Amino acid sequence: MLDKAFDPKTAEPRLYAAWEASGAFAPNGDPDAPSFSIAIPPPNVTGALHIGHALNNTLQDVLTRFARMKGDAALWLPGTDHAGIATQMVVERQLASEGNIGRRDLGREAFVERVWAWKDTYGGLISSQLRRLGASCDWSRERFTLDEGLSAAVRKVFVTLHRQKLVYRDKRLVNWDPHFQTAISDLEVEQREVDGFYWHFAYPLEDGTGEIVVATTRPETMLADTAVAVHPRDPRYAGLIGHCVRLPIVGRPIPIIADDYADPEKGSGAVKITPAHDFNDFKVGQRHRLPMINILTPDGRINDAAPAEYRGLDRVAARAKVVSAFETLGLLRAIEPTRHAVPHADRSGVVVEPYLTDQWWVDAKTLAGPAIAAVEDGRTVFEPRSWEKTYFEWMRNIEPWCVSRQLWWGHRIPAWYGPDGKIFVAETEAEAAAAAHEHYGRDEPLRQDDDVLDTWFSSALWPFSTLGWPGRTADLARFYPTHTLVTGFDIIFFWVARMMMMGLHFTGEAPFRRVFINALIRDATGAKMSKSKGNVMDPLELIDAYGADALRFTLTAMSGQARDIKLSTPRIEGYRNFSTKLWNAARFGEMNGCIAVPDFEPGAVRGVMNRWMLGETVKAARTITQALETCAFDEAAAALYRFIWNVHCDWYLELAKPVLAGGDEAAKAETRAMAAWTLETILLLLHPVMPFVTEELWDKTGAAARLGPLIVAVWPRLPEGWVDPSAEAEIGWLVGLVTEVRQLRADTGVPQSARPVLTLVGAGEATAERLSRHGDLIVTLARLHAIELGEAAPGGSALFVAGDATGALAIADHIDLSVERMRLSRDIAARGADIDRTVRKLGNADFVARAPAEVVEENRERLSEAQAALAKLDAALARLDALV
RNA sequence: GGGCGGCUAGCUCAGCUGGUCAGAGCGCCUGGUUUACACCCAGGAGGUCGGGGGUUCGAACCCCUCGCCGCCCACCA
Repeated sequence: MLDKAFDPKTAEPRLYAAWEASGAFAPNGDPDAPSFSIAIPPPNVTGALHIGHALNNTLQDVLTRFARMKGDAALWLPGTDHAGIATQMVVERQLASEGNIGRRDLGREAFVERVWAWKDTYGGLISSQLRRLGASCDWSRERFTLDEGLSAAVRKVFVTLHRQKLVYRDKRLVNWDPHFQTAISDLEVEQREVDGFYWHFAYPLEDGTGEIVVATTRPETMLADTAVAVHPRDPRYAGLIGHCVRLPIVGRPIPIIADDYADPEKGSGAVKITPAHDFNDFKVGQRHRLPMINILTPDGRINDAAPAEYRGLDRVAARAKVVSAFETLGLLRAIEPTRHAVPHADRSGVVVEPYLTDQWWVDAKTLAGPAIAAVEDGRTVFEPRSWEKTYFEWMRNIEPWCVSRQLWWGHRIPAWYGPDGKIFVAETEAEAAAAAHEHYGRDEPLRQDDDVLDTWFSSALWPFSTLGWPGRTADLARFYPTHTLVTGFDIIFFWVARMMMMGLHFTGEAPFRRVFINALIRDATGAKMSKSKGNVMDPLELIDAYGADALRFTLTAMSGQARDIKLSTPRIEGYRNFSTKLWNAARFGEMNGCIAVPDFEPGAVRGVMNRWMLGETVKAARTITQALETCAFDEAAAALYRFIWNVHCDWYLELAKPVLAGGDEAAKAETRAMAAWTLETILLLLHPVMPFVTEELWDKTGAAARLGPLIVAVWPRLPEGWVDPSAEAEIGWLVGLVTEVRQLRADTGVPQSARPVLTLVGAGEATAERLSRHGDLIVTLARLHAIELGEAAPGGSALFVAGDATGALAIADHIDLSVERMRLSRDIAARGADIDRTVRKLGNADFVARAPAEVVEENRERLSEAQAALAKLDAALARLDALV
């Protein structure tokens, strides 16, 4: 006997352990099976499972389990990302909390060892949390971006790209994070709106004949100004081009140059040019061959290129000092408050400085071409499609990708420098040494580049590096390209685009056929979840409270939303109730001897209600299958919910009760077998979304003993021929009649305990026949005393429309006539309005002429039905009036 | 400045290619000890589908326009 309810707390760990031990997570060994693979978006090793992971991984698991059941060789390959800055940050913080030894004091080697130790201790957390969610990943293939195989892939890619001149070293302006003292890519820069000022400074002309006013939000950069630019056709400055101003404080003469970059509409029309500390100015500087003066140290202080009194000052202090110097000099012309965007580093949160350094760059423009083409011609499809536009927009305007980071935790760049600075890029130190020997004609000491690669560099290789590339492994042949990538829109640029570029470049094939972009989860009020706001929903707490199945179903059901999911606990609770409902349906089956019959032929059932249920099951399976195939997760969830609760529980089991309690042994046996078959089919269909409760019921109802575990059971493929329209019509009639009676009872206030007689007046032969088959059922479901056919409505009954007949419910003893009159009047009014609308429509010559014939016909039928119904209602009202 | 979403019952959202599409869940109200389930059962109220205009025989659905809300990219004169 099943317990009163499913207990996720004890069952889930047990079931998961059994799955994992069974080896079911590994792709099946059938060489003819189509392959289906998903590479997990590798969470940071530092990470803990948050609600976004829960959504993302639930959907991947749904797809994987669905594919596995369909018989595909399904592989969901898990792993984690070393997450350069994030991890280094965590360990540095740990060091600080333990006793102030900075990473620099520790030294590179010891520090990296510390990080590995940290990873070994805490890095497995996210994997165990994914298990709690029910993720059916093939843990035997778990990878880490810094493991040996993936590191080899990274070196191979870097060296190859370098040889192809798609990776190069260049001195350019980069986004510099003064906190971590590393370059970061454009994508790691986040614009934040900040209150600030435009300071308007006067720069005196060198010949003393006047001044030019320029404005800036970053006064300290003036120390590095090397020109003032004006527009070539700006009449105000026409005579000054080629002259010089004397840069205040510094005392350096700098030229007034003509450049289109200066916008006459903005400010004074003259703009200070600081090529070493501004991206736009850098370009101007290159055009005019201006000196590039760097005035900052790596940690954001003023360096020795500035006047003595500024050296060593923090950039904030330097700003204040520059402003006050201008004031003292009488050259501060205005202070204008403004609110403007300032670039911040997304990890450290400090203001980013454009900074002139040597870095390694990837020629993204060249790599982007094929990646754009692959989406254009549909080799890779985004779902929803609208994201393709975002992808194209970025890819078509892509800038060189700065891939070097001045960090220690990551893939060290495989480049070695000779004594003269000559660079040798090679996969190993030995190869670099050999190349150096050849170059110098003798052995020379080499020094490896200190920098590591951007974390996303290794992530970009993930779909193929995890399968063994550059080896030509069996996994690579079988599972690459992967089938679907499930990820958030926030990393389309960071990750998806780069995987497309690298995948195409190195394997010739796009790394995935489909990219499903899932929404972002917000709290119930629509706010972004963040620790500081305290509105974070912890998926593990939700699993503790409601079970993993409930959380998974909720996330699946809500995943159709384009951008945001507002998650709230009542919704999760509702789906927990749903799983309990299913559990109880199984319990009902168990109590009534609904045991699966081994060679049961669903197509051969005779009972009308069983044939109806068979058709409903076919339709539900069709809808769910199609939805899962097209990533319409919300539709799949809705179809499951409706089918299980509103069809199976509300109607089928209710219809089955009298049969199961009755005396007809043949009908009873068939219904038992059918109920068992239906439940098994439900478990199959629901399993991808709610794996735990379904697996448990599969086992408890004996299906597992017959067919093996549900996780590898065969997905239902049900013939459309099993849909029986006549059974559909008949049960539809029954359901309609029962519902009518229930509504009428409730409307007129007939007590639940009352058992009135229902008479069907004017019923046709077909109806009479149906009644003979289902009369007892209707009596039970509608809580009647009896149901009979009659020529005329008995006195004291309330009348309603019942298909071709008029229903007469004998309730005079129970009801208030005025209530009944109101009910009839309301129904008459509603029918009348409907008839008016339809008459008007059919009276419109254009409609009849232009609308498709079937639509016109539909409306004609609708009209005649409504008119017949109205006539009955009118008669009922007249009769009621006569009664009074 | 460029682009993308959203605005449908009190709340959260479905409504796919224009013709029973005005829906679901939650909440609310009424009534229920029907032997699977109160994490339940039966029923109900509630919306001029953001405003305006247009196309069409017909528009929540297409076009234009306005208004809010949110996001992405660019912008440090």
